[in-house]
Amino acid sequence: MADSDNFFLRVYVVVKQIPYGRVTSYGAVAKYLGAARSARMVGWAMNASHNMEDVPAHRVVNKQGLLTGKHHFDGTNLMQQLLESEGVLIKENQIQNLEAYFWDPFKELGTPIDF
DNA sequence: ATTCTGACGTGGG
DNA sequence: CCCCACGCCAGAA
Repeated sequence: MADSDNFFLRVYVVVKQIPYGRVTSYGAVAKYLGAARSARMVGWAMNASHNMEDVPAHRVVNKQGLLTGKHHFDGTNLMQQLLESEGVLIKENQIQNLEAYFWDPFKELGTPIDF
């Protein structure tokens, strides 16, 4: 396994920590991992996380609260359905009152992840 | 090897 | 409000 896999694993670990009914952004995760400028890689990691059911990719959205990755899920609005079923209000592919649901790794975890 | 794209974010005009 | 450019890095053609 290459080091890059480690990065992916780190993403998974963080995303797995997202509680039910909460969401976070790619940038926030990337920043927590020390790769603030590699938010795209987080999305890439999500792509690879498709095999892992433990990774709630639907709880990761962009900083606007926009469900940019909904198209990558099964069907067209599965991502939105999953979030709404968790009590997240969504309109026009965008999470409403994002701040209320936002889960910041730094604030919520506040500590490095045990690896 | 080169080029382009992408589930992003920030900054500038 | 809109559009553009840059950084970042992995993968596909």
